Amino acid sequence: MERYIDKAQQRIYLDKFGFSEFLDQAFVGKLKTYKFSPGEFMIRHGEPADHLWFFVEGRSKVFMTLENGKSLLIRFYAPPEIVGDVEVFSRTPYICNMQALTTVACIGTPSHVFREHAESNPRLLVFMCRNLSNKLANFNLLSAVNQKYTLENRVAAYLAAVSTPHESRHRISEEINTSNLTELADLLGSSYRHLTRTLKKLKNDGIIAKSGDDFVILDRKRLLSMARDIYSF
Amino acid sequence: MERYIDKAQQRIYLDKFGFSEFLDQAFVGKLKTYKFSPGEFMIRHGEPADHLWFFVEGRSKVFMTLENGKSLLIRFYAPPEIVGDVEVFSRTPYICNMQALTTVACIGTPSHVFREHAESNPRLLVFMCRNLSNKLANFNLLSAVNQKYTLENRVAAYLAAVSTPHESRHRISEEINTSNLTELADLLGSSYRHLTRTLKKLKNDGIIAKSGDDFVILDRKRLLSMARDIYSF
DNA sequence: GGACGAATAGGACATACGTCCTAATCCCGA
DNA sequence: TCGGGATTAGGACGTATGTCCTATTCGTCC
Repeated sequence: MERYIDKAQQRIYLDKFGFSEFLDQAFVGKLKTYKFSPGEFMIRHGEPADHLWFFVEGRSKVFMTLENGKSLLIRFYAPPEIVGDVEVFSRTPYICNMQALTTVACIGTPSHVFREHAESNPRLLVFMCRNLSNKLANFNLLSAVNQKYTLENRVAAYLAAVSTPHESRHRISEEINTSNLTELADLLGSSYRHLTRTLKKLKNDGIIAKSGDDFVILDRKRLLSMARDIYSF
Repeated sequence: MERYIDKAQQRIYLDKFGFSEFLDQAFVGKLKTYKFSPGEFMIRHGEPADHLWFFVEGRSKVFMTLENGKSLLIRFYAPPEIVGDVEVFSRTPYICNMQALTTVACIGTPSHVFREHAESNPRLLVFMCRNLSNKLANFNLLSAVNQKYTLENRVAAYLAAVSTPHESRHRISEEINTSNLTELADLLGSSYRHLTRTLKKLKNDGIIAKSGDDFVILDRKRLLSMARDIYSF
């Protein structure tokens, strides 16, 4: 992790994602920019939560490591996002791990500085509440789906959501969310082996096909019926 | 749902659970008390989130209903608790169902009244942030455990947590959390059938025994080793 | 050009878990 | 007192999914 103080760039980021609206000038003055390299751990489960960040550049993943050796991918982060909000308010150590996937830039302060500022800034607090609420609602849905739907359903929903329905053959291109199958398996809360098995079944059923490195949707109608209404909640 | 205006009782509740600390007098004046009967739905998934409540009496369960007919128990509620906070901030319809298990009393207001008040009450907002953060952290852990541990591990962790280690024979008494096995199966995100199967295995292994309607822990040491460190996160 | 690591592909096998049934008990209300 | 609804108990069976291995392909780096 490296620390920068490029104020001009910082201002651009904060404006771009609308964070400025909620922050007083004096507070903005205290913010610092942090950069992380690909693969670097930005946060480790169990360590004291000493910072709150605004995630403004790059891509990272958040996952939990369990005592039994398994891990669970919670989600991917891309700007704009807030990092460390849960811990700053609940005053606990970090509950997840966060690892940079690309070069990542965050703007933030030590937790206590944030807390002091927030206490006198209702607009910021409302924003934080809204953000926490959205995280909770999204995670609720994600975990319910992971627990109660078959991987087949989840894959179908994923492919349907990620493909571009406008093009003639619905090619699934290089995707923001997952670049390879191992990562996708993690995202869907399953194993690589089972994911390939499931994709193969979709292929055999004539619903998708593979062309080179990406997938093509052949029968969108059936794909959607397999996806149930997973995302309609 | 019935509405009451017993201001004296209301004041007692708000004081008892510390809610008063965060609320202005003027706002407290607008609060109303609502009562629900056992079995009554307090909240239905998809309906407009028109109220925010402080849960002050009784017991209820929160669960999601999925489009494929399955349902997922999120958690049980007992005072003190806040109901509808996620929706009030994210401005979405209710994402879960909430059903009263006993007679339930809640104190609250229409959402927009709450929002107006909160916007000028940083202490309340910080409290809401903390509450949302705790909910998120707890749910994170719960869902990770449900997805990545065996029912055997989860049952063991549950029994260990729920029993009273002080008594000589660790009897598991009538519990706040679950009164029957069907409910427990739901809580643990599993099926009744598989729960009984798992309990039988624990019995056969000499780790627990059944006496009448409740369980007795015979070998706490092995029970704890099966529970791994599920709750130590 | 050869080597080696990442990503894809899939066989073999075990198992945790769900669904569907049936039966026994117990308790409460008509 | 009888009967039906809850609760417990467990047999039978299917299956979604995980673990472990082995190839194959492909790109990158020396």
